[in-house]
Amino acid sequence: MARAPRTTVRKAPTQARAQETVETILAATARVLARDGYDRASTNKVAEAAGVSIGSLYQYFPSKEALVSALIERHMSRMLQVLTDAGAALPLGGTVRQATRQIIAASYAAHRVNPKLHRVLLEQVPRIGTMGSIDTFEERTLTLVEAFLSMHASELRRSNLKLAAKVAVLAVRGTTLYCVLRSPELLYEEEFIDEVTDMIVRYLEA
Amino acid sequence: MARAPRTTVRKAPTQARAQETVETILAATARVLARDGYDRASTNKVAEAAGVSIGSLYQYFPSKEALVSALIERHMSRMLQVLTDAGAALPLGGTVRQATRQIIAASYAAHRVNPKLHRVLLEQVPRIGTMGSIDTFEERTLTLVEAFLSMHASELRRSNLKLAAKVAVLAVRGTTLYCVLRSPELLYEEEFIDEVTDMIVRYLEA
DNA sequence: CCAGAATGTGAGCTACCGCTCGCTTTCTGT
DNA sequence: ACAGAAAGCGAGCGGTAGCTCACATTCTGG
Repeated sequence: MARAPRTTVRKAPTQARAQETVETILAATARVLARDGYDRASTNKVAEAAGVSIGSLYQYFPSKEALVSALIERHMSRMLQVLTDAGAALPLGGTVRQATRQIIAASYAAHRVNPKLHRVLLEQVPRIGTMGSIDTFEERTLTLVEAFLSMHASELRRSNLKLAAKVAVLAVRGTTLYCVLRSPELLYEEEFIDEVTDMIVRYLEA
Repeated sequence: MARAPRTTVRKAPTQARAQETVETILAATARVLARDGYDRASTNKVAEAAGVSIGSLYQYFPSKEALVSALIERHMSRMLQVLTDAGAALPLGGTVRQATRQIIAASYAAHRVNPKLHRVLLEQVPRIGTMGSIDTFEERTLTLVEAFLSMHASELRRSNLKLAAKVAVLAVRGTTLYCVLRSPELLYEEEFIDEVTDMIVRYLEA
């Protein structure tokens, strides 16, 4: 009588139709999350907002957490892509100031990927199991900066470059966080980025 | 037949016994929040963890939100107190560096009020109606810094002091946030505070 | 064209949620 | 000592949450 514990393997969508459904569901998730907050957002509401049956939702996402998790994952991977691209485009020859500004600008660019969603995720979504993607973003940034600093070690006044990298990254992060939460238009202000760059350069440069 | 809409005025606890009950409930709220996260934390669980009946809980807190809200409010007002005290103790005669260091140290001190709880609130609690207390903390900090900067305007190289104050505050905030979320012991490291101070002073000073 | 796989549906189950209320126990002032 | 106020109790109500499953519909390859 004991029933086998129902493997419940969610299918990866193969047909275009299914891909669209998944997209629609994720978009609706973002909307409902923004409207109702995490704990008032129910999977039924999401399905309804997506114009999709609740069964379809559970065909692709095994739980509410998985659903939100997928949204986060997708968003963070897009941000990471922007950061990585900009990092790869770093010219090797410029001054420390130029390069610093470019790295900071890259971080700002990454935060320009759907800042509204980013804000909702920060404000409404309690830390969930798989928030690893956020850590990945932070670690990647730190790695990038550390590499950059050790390349220009001779031009810098800091001895403990790891510490300097961390402090610099955290300081910039403080500003991007504020932008996302309170003042998204600041993400586009070149002057603001200049100001932040100036602070970091003065901190680092000999 | 229509019943008057039940005023449901929660009594303020007057007896010592009741005060203790309220304390116990708030402490239990923090524990359950840490253990289960916001949406899995139920008022029933909180009551059970507090060793108090669910009825008693609702005698003092009219809703789950109010409960969590009270916890936040209390925590933030304690942090604010620490900040304010330290701000009031600012010596008028010192160097910019000394004063800056003191303000930053004050912010760190404020974050040393129960950083574990602070982390839980940041990570687990989605933004709730009355999160005003957090804004109050930020605004107070900014006001303090702005006042400080305009007092020492002649010794600084910035022309736009409001902007400088904001950037400086956000940068420091980035570091405290990291400490609270990932590395609480850093809140006690004088060297780390020195490093951050150095960054800010170099940014501000002529 | 059609068989079977992929996709989509939604009524409805269980479980637990936030919360109330009639009651008992403890405290306080006189 | 005792009356009334304050504090504490917990079974249980109405509701909704997350999620399943038996079924209908659409797509795809041969």
